[in-house]
Amino acid sequence: MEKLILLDSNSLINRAYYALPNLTNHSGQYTGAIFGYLNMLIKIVDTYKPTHIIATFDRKAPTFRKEIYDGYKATRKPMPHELASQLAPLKEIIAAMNIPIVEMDGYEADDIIGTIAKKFDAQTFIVTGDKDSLQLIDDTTTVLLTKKGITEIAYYDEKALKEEGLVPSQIIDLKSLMGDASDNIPGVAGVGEKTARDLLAKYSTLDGVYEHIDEIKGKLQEKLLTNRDTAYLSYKLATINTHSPVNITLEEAKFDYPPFSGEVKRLLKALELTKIIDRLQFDGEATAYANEVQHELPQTVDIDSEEGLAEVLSKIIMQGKFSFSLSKKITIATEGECFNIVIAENLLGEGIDYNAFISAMKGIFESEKIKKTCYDIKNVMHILMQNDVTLKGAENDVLLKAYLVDANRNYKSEEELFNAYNLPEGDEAALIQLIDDILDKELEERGLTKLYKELELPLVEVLFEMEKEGFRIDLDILNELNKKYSEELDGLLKEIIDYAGKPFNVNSTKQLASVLFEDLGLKTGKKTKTGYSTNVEVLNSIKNQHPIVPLILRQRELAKLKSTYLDGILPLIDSNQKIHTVFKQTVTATGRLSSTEPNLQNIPIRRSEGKQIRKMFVASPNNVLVCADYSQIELRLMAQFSGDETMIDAFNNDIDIHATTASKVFGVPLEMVTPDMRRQAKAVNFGIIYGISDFGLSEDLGIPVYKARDFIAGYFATYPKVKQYMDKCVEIAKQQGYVTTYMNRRREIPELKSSNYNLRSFGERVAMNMPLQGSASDIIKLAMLKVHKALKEGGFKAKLIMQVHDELIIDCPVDEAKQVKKILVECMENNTPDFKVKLVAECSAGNNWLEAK
DNA sequence: AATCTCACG
DNA sequence: ACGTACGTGAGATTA
Repeated sequence: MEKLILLDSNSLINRAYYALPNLTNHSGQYTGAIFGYLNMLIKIVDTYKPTHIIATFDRKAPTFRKEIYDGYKATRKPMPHELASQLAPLKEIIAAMNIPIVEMDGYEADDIIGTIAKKFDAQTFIVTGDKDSLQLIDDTTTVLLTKKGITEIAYYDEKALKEEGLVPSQIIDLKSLMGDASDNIPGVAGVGEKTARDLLAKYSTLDGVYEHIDEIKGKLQEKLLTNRDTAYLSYKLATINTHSPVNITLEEAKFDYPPFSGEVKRLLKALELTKIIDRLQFDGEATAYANEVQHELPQTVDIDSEEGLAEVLSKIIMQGKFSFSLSKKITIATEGECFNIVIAENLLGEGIDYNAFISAMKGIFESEKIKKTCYDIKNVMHILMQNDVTLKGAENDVLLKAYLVDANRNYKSEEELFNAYNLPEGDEAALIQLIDDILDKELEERGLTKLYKELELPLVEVLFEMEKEGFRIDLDILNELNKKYSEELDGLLKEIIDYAGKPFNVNSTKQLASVLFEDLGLKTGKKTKTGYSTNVEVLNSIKNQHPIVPLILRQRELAKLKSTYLDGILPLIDSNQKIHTVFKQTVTATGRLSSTEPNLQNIPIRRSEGKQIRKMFVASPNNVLVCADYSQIELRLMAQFSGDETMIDAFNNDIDIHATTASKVFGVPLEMVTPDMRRQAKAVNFGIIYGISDFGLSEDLGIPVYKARDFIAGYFATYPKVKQYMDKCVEIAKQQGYVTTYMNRRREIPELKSSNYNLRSFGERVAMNMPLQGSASDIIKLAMLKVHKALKEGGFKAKLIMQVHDELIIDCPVDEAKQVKKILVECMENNTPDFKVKLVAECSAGNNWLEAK
């Protein structure tokens, strides 16, 4: 039989609200009650495994009861704003979970619940904090009553109620006698719960009480007689109407188990209810599999002897493929089997010696012919490298595949990936095998197989070698800079504290704000959610007001450089004076790489002091750094994709695009374009790539919004096809839910479906930006494959060591530099044969990263 | 763990 | 009437 959960949402969210502290997210939205409600819902679903769920809400003051008794609920306090503001977002989430919401004008949730409970021939559980509902209990209806706020849930069926000496209908009689302050049901004045229960124990019903009124003595009889009318009125008020006009069918209430659609996750994310997200599993795409396919996993067999291991090896060799995991324990899965390799803790312990395992496996790991499936191949390559093993034949990376399927996800561990795909319990290698099959289908469905096989997978080895090679650091320069900055910072700090009149921590924005804006009374600027901002923009605006401000600006600059780029990098330098960044291939939503430990993609360049830092990034001994970066690649892509001839011509004739834009937008000849006009045009060009808004541009240029709007209009008039292209991007994204890049990389944009204007606008900007940023990263990745191959096949010693989005760096022997430069430029410029617009890479060389740019 | 700030493309 | 530019990672402070 169907199991139906009926949620008395108003009652539950009320309980949750008063049980939990007033949680808010960073934008000030209250979320505590939503959090409590959802937690309770999850708990109920876990415990009762319903097949159907319906949520009911009160819409407004109940008219039917008002007619019969004006005081009904009149004294109930209005819902506090902090709670009321949580109703709409909660309903959104419930709707996104595909749980139908029933609310009707003039009917209380109670009546709706009563009607539904009696209507369907299902096993029904009413979840509420309201004891009234106990009257609805029958052989198919149970009440789950929340206690202590919402932390405990009491189970009431006929039997449980009987233990308290009542049958369901007596709940009404009880209330008509004792009343209910919260619902403003009067009852009989002077009769409380104790007396009411005693009366019902003797006479069963309200009618029974009055039939035997002469048996009742003294004061009580008097009270009952004088309040007879109110008692019967109360009886009417307390009776739940089980015949309201509810239209819902059971079919509509069918509950889809998690993983839920991305929409639910997005809503929760927007509310910052990450704990709830953790408790649910999301992946719209995985749902189909989770619901349709019953996964069968092999039992895992422990392998604790070298003989046993030898058998596993021969299976691997016979089958020519296997999947494995080194994450928690070492597991290996072959066709239909899974093995747990038991590693001995010490030489005398049970199991296989780790080194013996490695040497037994080395040949297999290094065989190109034996195909491997694992999670995060590049990381596994680093681990095996420490054991002198070079992983080959690794063709299936479930992390990488999952990233291509949904770049909005950010899996941090094997476990997270398994959870997202709702897999059964099992050992890692077997799960990896299973998920790889699922992912292959998903890639195929989306036309992503080529992107995986021809770009992302081969890139893994290139990135591995770049990381392994590393970037040389000149320790003398680092130490020299560190000393210089330390000394200057010491002096600055003394002066700053002198001006402030008291010692304080300059790095603390809170303390700094209090010194600047309270003690010194300087003009405040922008606010953050915790107080007044002290960022560069604000400080610059007040730097002439007090001599302390320029000192703080200088202190900020140096402290940043020292902590992040000197102190931060120093401990990461190895014995060869090299640092080895880790490229993340599965993080960004657009397809770009990111760089960590250290991040070498944000080494200073824009300002003169920061530039000095670049001098410590040097070529290896006897080498130079060969650098090349794409010139305006994203704008060139915009010209290509939009087909705007004016812009394509400008690029193909090597014309300064920002100056050209300025000339056209301002309507002056090219030679009349002033540096300031060019600067503004440049800002517009950038803005366009980001999915422009008049406000954003006005902020960036420091001009009024209406002027920014004029600029944008002028821009689109100059390049009409650009406007068409941008509109088309948004339209396509809205229609299909995602956008794609040159290599068919895909980004889903669920924000476009949001009812929230800001989120929707964000989605639109993403739809405009992703094809450009994402295609640019496709193209430089193609170039990286080509460069890597060309250097290897050409027998060069030069090594690709760095990528910074539109820039590649090669650590190159001096005598190879001339050839390598040519190869690098050639590989970067010529991998889009179908383009009308030409791509240009500018190349130079030098002993350090500053010189080479 | 969240927030602010700031470094890059 | 709303509040925004796109994509990242890291250090320091604070709660």
